Amino acid sequence: MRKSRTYFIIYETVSAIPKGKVATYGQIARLAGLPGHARLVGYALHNLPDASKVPWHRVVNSKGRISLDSDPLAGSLQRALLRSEGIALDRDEAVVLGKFQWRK
DNA sequence: GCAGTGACTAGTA
DNA sequence: ATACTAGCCACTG
Repeated sequence: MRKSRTYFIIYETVSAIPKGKVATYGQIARLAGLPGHARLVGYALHNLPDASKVPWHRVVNSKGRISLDSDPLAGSLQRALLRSEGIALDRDEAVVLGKFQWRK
């Protein structure tokens, strides 16, 4: 069922994000050993099956938001999940990266 | 094997 | 502050 090794690596990295923290796509790509492949991270998560236990909601873009124009449902879901983990969102519904961004 | 696509990013206007 | 552009390269058809 592994479609590709790259996806697997990305999933592993996303799963490593501590609870209550978030990371950017570029950061995930870098930690996964794929520097500069931020888009691949997004692509991998787009293909992520619902059954997966990967905390995709902890992954946000550089603005602290997800672009999810093609799936606004997931956007609202993400907000609920982040809130349930104690992550604060500003009035623009963006994650406060300065405070919750994961730091290795 | 080639062409289109993209949950991105950083730069420019 | 927002809007648009180019660069990036693995994945899909």
